[in-house]
Amino acid sequence: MKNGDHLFLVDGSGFIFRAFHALPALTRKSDGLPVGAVSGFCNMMWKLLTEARDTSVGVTPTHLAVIFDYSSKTFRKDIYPEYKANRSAPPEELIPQFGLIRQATRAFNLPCIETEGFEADDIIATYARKAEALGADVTIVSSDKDLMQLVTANVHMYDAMKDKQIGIPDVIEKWGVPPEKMIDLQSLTGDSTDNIPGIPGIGPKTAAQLLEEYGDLDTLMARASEIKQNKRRENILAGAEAVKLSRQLVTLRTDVPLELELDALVLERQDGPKLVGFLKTMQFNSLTKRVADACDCDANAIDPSPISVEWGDAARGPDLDPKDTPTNDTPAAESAQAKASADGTDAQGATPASLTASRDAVFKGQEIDRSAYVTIRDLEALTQWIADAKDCGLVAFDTETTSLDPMQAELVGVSLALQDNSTSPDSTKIRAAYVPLGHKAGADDLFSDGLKLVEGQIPLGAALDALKDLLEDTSVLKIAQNLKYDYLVMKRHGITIAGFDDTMLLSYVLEAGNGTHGMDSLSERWLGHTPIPYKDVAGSGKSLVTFDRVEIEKATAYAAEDADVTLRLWLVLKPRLVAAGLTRVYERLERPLIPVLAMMEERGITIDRQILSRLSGELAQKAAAFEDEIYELAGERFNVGSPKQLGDILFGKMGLPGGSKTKTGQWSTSAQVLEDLAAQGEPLPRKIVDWRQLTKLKSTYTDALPGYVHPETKRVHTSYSMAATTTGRLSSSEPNLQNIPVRNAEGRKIRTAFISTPGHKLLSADYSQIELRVLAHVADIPQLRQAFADDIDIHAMTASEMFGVPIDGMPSEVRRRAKAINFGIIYGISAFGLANQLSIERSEASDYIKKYFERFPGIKDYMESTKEFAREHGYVETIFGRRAHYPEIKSSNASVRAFNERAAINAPIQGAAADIIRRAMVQIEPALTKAGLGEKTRMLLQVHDELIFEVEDEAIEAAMPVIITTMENAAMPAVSMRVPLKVEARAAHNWDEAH
DNA sequence: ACGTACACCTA
DNA sequence: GTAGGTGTACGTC
Repeated sequence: MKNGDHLFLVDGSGFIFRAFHALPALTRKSDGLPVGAVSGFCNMMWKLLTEARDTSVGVTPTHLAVIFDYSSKTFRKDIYPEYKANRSAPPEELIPQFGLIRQATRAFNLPCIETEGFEADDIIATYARKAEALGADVTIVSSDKDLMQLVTANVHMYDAMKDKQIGIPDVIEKWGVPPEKMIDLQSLTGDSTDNIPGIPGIGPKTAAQLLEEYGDLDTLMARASEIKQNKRRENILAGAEAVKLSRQLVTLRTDVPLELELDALVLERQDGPKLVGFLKTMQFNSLTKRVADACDCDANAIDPSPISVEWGDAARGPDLDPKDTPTNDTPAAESAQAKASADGTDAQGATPASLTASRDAVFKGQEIDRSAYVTIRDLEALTQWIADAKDCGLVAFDTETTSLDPMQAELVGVSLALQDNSTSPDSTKIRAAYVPLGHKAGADDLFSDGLKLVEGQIPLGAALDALKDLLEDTSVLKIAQNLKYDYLVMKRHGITIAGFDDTMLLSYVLEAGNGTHGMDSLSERWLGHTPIPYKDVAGSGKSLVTFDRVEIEKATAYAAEDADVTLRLWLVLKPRLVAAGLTRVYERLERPLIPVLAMMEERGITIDRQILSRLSGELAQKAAAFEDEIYELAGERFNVGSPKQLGDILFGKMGLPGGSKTKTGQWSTSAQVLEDLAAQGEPLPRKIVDWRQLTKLKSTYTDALPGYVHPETKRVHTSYSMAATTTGRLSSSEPNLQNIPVRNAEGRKIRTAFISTPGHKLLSADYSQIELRVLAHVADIPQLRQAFADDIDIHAMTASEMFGVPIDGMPSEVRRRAKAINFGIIYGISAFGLANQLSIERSEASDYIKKYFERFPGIKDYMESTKEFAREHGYVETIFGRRAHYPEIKSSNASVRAFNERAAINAPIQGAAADIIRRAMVQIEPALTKAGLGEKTRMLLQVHDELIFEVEDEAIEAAMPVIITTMENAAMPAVSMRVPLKVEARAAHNWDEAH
């Protein structure tokens, strides 16, 4: 190799992964062998070689090699065992393609290079530097940032898929540092995808800025103590070792032993027949033809060449479990789907797994063209879209409003998205539109005539009439993201949506525990697309405007995109649901709960503001009195609410012995620590604990709750999140009505402020010991089953079994310990946790646990098998089939692993209890209606194992048994419990007395 | 204006 | 030891 030669180094491994995710998932027609990445590779190489050989333009390779990773065992793993440890196994469809791409490389008559112990990047680096030293030019065909450190005046990179060259200025533009400082930058930032540590809080932007300021990494690390920002300085000083390690990991080796010398990489002539034979085998028909034409050979005369491929059962998807086939309890959605898929391109007879794969292939990374979005400004156009939606049988739907709170939100517009079957049968095309209805403009001040509706919008009433026809039609499937919101908004505008799916809930059922389920994150995850951020449209902070002030053109791009993305997500997620056998969970436990929760939120609950304001006054007085005493005892005034200042007083000035430390190294001032100090006779800590309790009640409850009273309904409307927890529980916010105090008298006063309307009572019905009953069922523990069957005190029974104490006349301390152990079991017990809870030595706690497992060996078995299941599958399941994912269950960090194990043990128990109450909630309204109580009994709140109703006085006696029976039998018929469920109910004028 | 730490309320 | 949400202080931008 000499001056003027040009070496092309193709990053084969990088290309495989990129092509696999970016390109449609093609399968070989004859047998379904996945070949998408192979096809992408062949097309790219053919284009590269054809164009590269055209000496009239661009660069011409004289030498070319395709480089691959050999295996995961590299020198980096030796320095750092966690290197790439977080990588999951490659997708099944990709596995056979690794070998095929190497065979393709040989068919192209190109050297195929891999070296044991080194990554492709190191081999590329070695060749590049050697060639450069000999005066040759180098082009690295890759867009991987890890290779950018190699870029020089003579070494370029080339992104084949974007057809873009990357040189020194491009690296600077992208990363803020020149190529020779990429190592420094990557050492600071680390790389989460390769599990390379870095400095916490330092991303590419900060790293570039630091390197700009200090020149290079060594100088930066030497002078790190000069950094002004406290956190940043400490992080960098503390992370010096991690930086050293990261530098070793990201620095590419240029001394890899090379099997083939540079001269052996000379670009040979194309062997036409050899290549055509391979392409025929792969059944790449159009490329075969092009290559045959270019090489002047007759494709028909060439036989397909034999290939070797490792492709077995693993490549095929799981079979559909017949018990999980979609049920017919929502005929709307199912028939609409049948219609939709008949109209779509998805081949008849596609299996759930194949449909999953093909949908992924089409929509992952597909360009979304916002310029094609339409603004619908007249009734005729809207009517046409509605007619088209009815033809399709499914439509994605989204509302734009003035508020995030569906009880306050006014409708500003709606958007629709359809699979476009009109222009071509290619239904992967999607069209989307925005219907502005309430956009306003003008000055909103005293001197002008105020805000006016913008011209060119359909009158709200007429649009709602037209939409009602679509949204209430059960034969058209409406698809929305977080539908409960839109359901409530439309309900308040007189429309009850029927026949629907919710992409957020699809994601939740499929992936609870794996990240969040908001649209933006789903779009990133499943479509590789970043939707327009809301703040780009409506501003943020002081410049934030309500959506009705957004220009219609801007609103169209944002809103239509939401419907577009929602439809794409549905197309990708819905087949996965069937393939994973989770249809039943979705259809029984999630989808039907949407209208139920929407009704509960809409109803709200009355609070007595007088009671709260009186409580606030009392709490303020008591807290002030405590403050005086606290300042007296401390000898100075300080902010009692500041743990930092408090710590300085207690452990600095007063010299009290510190207990535990927080994770930031501060002395902890937790209630536990303060109680311990109080027990030693210190007067101040107790006062702090009491002060905290009072101010907590005041700020979080008595002061805050009145702010949530709705101006029109005069009631408090919480918001339930259906997709916030890993286990299947709901969560409540704004305000959280699932954490209203109950455990002590002072706090319980707040519950007296939750009252029924005149002529009604609040009825509270709660499951007794539901999680222990679920445990007894799941782990099948004879003594527990017996105790629940006999309805005896379960904690006393446990104590009796463990300590041999008779239940009659049992000391309360003995029962208390057994109770703590029972809870501990549900929480995935540890000696550390139990010791903490009971304030005993860890060794003693350890003895208790040992004894417990001896008495109840089935519990130990359950725990072990649950952990094993979680390790094998990455998730655990409830008896109703709900999954909770624990992606970190195999973490190399022992405490992370143990935490995940405890959570995995707890999830099937907590989750099954959540499933049961969800079933009860779905069944309860029909049961009440059937009993003629539908109008008289309204479900208002859910608190995990408790349902609160507002019941007309004269209906209470009739409603109580209906509610109790429905709740106690909620698991049936899906699961026949081995243990009875028990529900206790009470009615009173306020929540405190009803509970 | 926003994010994190801490503390504390619930099942 | 499980699962959540919220208020205050405090740091950084």
